[in-house]
Amino acid sequence: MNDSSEGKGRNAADARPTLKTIAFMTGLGVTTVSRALKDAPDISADTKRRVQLVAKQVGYRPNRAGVRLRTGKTNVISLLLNTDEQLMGFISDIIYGVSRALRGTPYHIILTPYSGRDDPMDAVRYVVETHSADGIIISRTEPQDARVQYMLERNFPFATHGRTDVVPEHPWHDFDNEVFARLAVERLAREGRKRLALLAPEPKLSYYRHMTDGFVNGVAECGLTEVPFHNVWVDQPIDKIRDAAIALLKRQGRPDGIVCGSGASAMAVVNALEMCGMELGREIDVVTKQSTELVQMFRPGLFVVEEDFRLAGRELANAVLGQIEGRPVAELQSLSVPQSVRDPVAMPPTTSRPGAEAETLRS
Amino acid sequence: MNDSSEGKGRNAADARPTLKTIAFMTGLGVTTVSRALKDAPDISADTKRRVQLVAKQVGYRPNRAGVRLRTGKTNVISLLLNTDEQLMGFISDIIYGVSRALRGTPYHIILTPYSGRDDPMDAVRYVVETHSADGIIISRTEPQDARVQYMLERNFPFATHGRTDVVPEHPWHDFDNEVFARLAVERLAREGRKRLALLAPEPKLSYYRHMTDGFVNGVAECGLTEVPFHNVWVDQPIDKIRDAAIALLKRQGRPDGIVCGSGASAMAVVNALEMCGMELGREIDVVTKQSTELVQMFRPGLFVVEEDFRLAGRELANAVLGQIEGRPVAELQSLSVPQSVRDPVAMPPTTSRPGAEAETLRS
DNA sequence: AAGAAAATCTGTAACGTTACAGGTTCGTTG
DNA sequence: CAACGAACCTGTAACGTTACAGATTTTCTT
Repeated sequence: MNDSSEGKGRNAADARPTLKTIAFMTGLGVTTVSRALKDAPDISADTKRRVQLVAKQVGYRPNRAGVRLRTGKTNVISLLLNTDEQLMGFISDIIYGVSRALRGTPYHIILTPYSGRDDPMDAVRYVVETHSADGIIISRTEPQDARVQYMLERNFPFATHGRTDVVPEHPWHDFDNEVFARLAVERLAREGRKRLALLAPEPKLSYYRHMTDGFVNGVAECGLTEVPFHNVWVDQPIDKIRDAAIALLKRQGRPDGIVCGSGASAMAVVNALEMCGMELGREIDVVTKQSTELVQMFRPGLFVVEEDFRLAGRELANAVLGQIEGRPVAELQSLSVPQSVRDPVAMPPTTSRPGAEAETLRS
Repeated sequence: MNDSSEGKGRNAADARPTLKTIAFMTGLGVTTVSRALKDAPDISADTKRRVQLVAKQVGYRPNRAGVRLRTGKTNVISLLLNTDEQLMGFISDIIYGVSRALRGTPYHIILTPYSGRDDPMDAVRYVVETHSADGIIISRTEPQDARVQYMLERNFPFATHGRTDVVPEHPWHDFDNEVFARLAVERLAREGRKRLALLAPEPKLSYYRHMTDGFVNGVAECGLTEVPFHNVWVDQPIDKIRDAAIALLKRQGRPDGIVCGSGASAMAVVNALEMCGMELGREIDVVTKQSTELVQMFRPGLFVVEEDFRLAGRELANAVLGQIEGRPVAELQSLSVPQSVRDPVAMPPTTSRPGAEAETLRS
């Protein structure tokens, strides 16, 4: 045992206990205590039990700075957020999901926000270079995403919300926007609509392709016509979308069905069509994604497909953790496939309507 | 100078530079470099310039774990979030505001989420005990908030979103819900409404008092009648609010004006009144807060008062930082007072309508 | 010119943790 | 009974930083 220890004015009572405190209390060496707490094989079962008991009693918690300095492990997952989109509730749902998945693990969530004006690479570079997290979650994924390439090259654990074409494979979670668009088109066809427009995501993003593919194929297979609506995207400012929608609806050969890639944009579109004197469900139908009840509450006549961002958060968190643990990539990719389009609510809507959930597949 | 240094396989090229790296490059001691970088008075101007130049050149960034271990400073602000409310976009706005205020400082934002089922004290205790942040931002403040008391006792820097009655004073930011409710009532009175109901926050929260005071006083001064609507709160599930509103509207002596304490709840209320066959602006008027354009887009007939959560985030962040720096508490309290009720938008609404902003006062 | 006082710089130790390279004890083997 | 090995424990050093208590040199005082 080392000489005196625990004599330096600071008492066991006041500051938080460290390994040294426990070592002193048990009469063991600091190293032994450290190893006992992590269940190392060269410590006797008896000692382990003793140490763990004392540790629990005094409420020992490893000092994160100590661990981090020594091992480089931060026990932090960084969520990279573009803070100036039209994100509505959906960020908080992802956060909820991530934090749920991280509960019970030693991981913390740290936000690394970047504004749309900055290069998104800067945020990634910052986290990787300063190693301020053990893993990163990014969204707004592009087919050839520079951030993905950067992290792959450096072997830095991450998961993307959305797929990429980058090789080698990496962990991701995605909502199947191709199926969404196809379901939407089929539904509009069944409602007798002929001329459809799609309000798609920003073209550089990965899911632009998915959604437009689903839409275009659906339109072709159902023998319908596409009305071009290409000058505006779902994550643009709400009034810009509305103005573009008004222009669309005033043009010759306006659509009688619109598929909207996000709930907020659907509200803008509906707003626009009402300003043009059209009635939802009469001259025109709109299908959209919804992540909160509010969308359907907005106009009961909307057709909606559920997208669960809390699930996305959970899947993304588990994907990063999985990669940190070194699990094979194939297990860390999941796709959430929407099953159906919810019926518009009748004027007195049922409080909960079952059976319109999405199903999550693992590749 | 110490013997060899920088010889241990790891080269200046590969890993990130530390003080030792710069010490080696400049031929100075590690201590000198450390002091030079923080502009200490006992280092010559010449040396400081030299060291700072080299540090910038090699892209030196202090190792957070090292600093934290040595000084106890984490350079982290923790945002405590109740993750299972009906929070809508407003969380992301606060986050945006906080991260904006923290940009350019060495501070990171870390989220410490807790579910409504947990004791909110646990999250606070965790952060304070493990010292996982230098400051905390909390919301859902109560008049005698146990968390506030706890942090005050321990001298832990924090700011609250909402005021308390706790002494001594502490940093806070708040939206003036009393003025909001009064403005709302006055506006409804001017519209000729007589029987008003208030959809208030949860009674245990601080701003319940503010809002109900403003409402009750306004109703009295304008010579109107209050219709009780006390069994439901703004942050309850959306369908619960709707059901309660339906019950309210089916009762004898139903209100002809409703003041809603949040945008999401106003949507539920409007939904309810439409399900009861009432028309907004005809049999009844609704005033609500809005933090995004979406609320007014929901039904153009809504009267809205703007609440700026991004501003709140900025003010809160600055308040915590101020307390960490030891600035006097009086400077760290701010109240955002709404100026007016926005007019309902005409059917083709103007894209931007000026003059309905809030004004921030410092006490 | 001796001594005092600035002006600069530096080594040591410590924050809490863990990897590593030993120690010690005790039972077993030849 | 010496040698060996298993079982269990421990001290040292290091991660990067900064407080502290000197060192060294230069400049000023008298």
